[in-house]
Amino acid sequence: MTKRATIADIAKRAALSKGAVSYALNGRPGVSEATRERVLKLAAEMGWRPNSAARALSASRAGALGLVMARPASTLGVEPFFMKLLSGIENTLAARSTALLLQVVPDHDAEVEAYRRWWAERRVDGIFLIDLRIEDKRVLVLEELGLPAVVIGGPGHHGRLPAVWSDDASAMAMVVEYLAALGHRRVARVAGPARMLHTELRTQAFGEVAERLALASAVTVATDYSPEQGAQATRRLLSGPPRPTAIIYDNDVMAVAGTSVAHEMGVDVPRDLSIVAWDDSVLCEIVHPPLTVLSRDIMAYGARAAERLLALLDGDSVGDFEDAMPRLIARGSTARPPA
Amino acid sequence: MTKRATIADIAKRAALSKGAVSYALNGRPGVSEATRERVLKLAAEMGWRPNSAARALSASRAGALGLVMARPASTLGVEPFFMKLLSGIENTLAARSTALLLQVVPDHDAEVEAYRRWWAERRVDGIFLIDLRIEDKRVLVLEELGLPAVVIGGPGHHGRLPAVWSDDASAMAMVVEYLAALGHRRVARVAGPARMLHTELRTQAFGEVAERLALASAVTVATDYSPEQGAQATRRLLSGPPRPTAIIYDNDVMAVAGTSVAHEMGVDVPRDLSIVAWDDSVLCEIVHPPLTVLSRDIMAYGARAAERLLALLDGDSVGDFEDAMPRLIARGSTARPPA
DNA sequence: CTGAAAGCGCTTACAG
DNA sequence: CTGAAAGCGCTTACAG
Repeated sequence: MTKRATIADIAKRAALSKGAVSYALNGRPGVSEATRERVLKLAAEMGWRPNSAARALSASRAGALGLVMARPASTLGVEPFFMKLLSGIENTLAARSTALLLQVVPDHDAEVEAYRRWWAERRVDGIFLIDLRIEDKRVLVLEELGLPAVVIGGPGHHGRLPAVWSDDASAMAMVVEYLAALGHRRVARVAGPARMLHTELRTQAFGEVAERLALASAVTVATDYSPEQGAQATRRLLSGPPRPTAIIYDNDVMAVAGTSVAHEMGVDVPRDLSIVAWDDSVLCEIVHPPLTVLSRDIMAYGARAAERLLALLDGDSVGDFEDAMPRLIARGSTARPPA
Repeated sequence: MTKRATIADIAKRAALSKGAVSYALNGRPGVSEATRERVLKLAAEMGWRPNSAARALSASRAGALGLVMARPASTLGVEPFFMKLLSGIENTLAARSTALLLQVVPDHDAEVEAYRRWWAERRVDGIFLIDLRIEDKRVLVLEELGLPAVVIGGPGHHGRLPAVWSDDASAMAMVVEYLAALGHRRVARVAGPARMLHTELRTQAFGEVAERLALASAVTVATDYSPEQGAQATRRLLSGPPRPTAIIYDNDVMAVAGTSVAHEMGVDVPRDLSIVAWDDSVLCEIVHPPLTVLSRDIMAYGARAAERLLALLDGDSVGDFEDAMPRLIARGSTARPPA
């Protein structure tokens, strides 16, 4: 077990006070340039790194941010979305020597409890809030605790907390317009849980654009995002009437499940049915046929959120940030509807 | 912003010294039962929770464990395995008020660096080591640092670190014997990266059982676990000769990709080709046909690892632990080979 | 059974 | 520009 160097060790070797060493190490005024360089060199030699607890205690900052995932075990891990988001967040934090605390809980009550605990224990300096709902009590709790947070989702419904969001309404319009241009008149949608804000925004946009384009039918079926429910919804829709000629899925795994159901029911994709998946993933590329998708750079999305939360902690005033529009990538699962 | 209560606040309200309050709060001798109860009640009333930094600093323990995922961004998040494992670990830790630090890095060098940093900063008390390799320098680094760790993987090649493992060799034998019993003589395998220990163990077992059963052919193709490479390997295998009548995939997403390739090539599953996936996930249930799988309780696997790392930190002597054998769940993707 | 004190390793005003 | 000291909120021997 190697020994860890402390600031006192450096001070002794440098024949300085601990305070001077601290100033040198933190790039603050109070020491000469020559002294600073000597101290930095020594610290590097001795492999010194600040004791995170000591620094946290004296500076009143944890050097860590928290993210809680409230999802039932059944859907957890099936969507590539989260790991990509985590990965994007994490990369940005690591570059700034900030740790990420992760907690997995069954529901919002447990999530709120986790926030209260982290706050009381001073475990984290800030929070990434995901899966925003329309009436989201978590927002109120974070505001009440005064725990800095960045919401990943929106726009709207996130109180005074800054958000990083992506324009789901416009993206939805883009997809439906594309399908209508191909000639589709009966379009269905297999959505996520109705209580999620972005589900609601997409549903609203879906209805609006369907009306604007005077589609013959535009049904939305809510699910829990799981492939099972995605499959079930697809079976129901394909059993019509009105049987849709195109279905938009709110995530990749349900689209894959839907493709499989079409196959099982002898419905050819894309000849008899067009399929569009929201959020691309390798899964969408490897199924047969490869799926037409709405693609976003999710790692970059996470990175943006991380940057903004760090800025918030630095005292910068941080407003909402709109991420780039998703791109529509047409692959093999969309075509003109049967005549 | 609510105010956080400290031990000094409690001491004042209880007219006691801070030391006495600490003893009472931590269930240590040195205070009367009556005093202890009074203190506990007060602490609960005031919403007191120990400041994690202060406790970490004085007790020399971080109250946190770390897990680093070293995977290229391309495969990250596609396998449900990790989120399930994380979820199992996390649940166990949360119950013991221990935090989980997560870091995502591109390779083992960066992973080792993360360990050194965490160690130097006293960020974590222990590590979960995943994706064990045959010559794994990470094991040596952790031993050298004296950082307690539990290896998730094995058996063997984990030095003096205790491991939680699952018997891949026996599971492989079980699968091949099942396929042979159905009548298959040409069995192939789409494996993970060769440098991973469990890949090697499975490959070895695959070869041995193939020889024992005198199979006509038993080819293994290495991949990076990604659906793309799974698809590519399947195309190659089905282009034969010898064209296999059954393929075993080392993970679920490659099996799904393989099923899709079979479809694309006009190879009927299971009539012309049987498919078995290692590790079940909802994905395997929803493709058409649903896949025969080797199923494990991955959340429980993670929970076991967490329990053992906590025990290790408590000073218990912790040995290796063999998890339950995977179960073979026969669904629609396996059948007798064509005559 | 209880109190006063030192210490964990930093940061940060405050004198010199 | 530098040093001595207090303080962050706990834990833990050590006296009484």
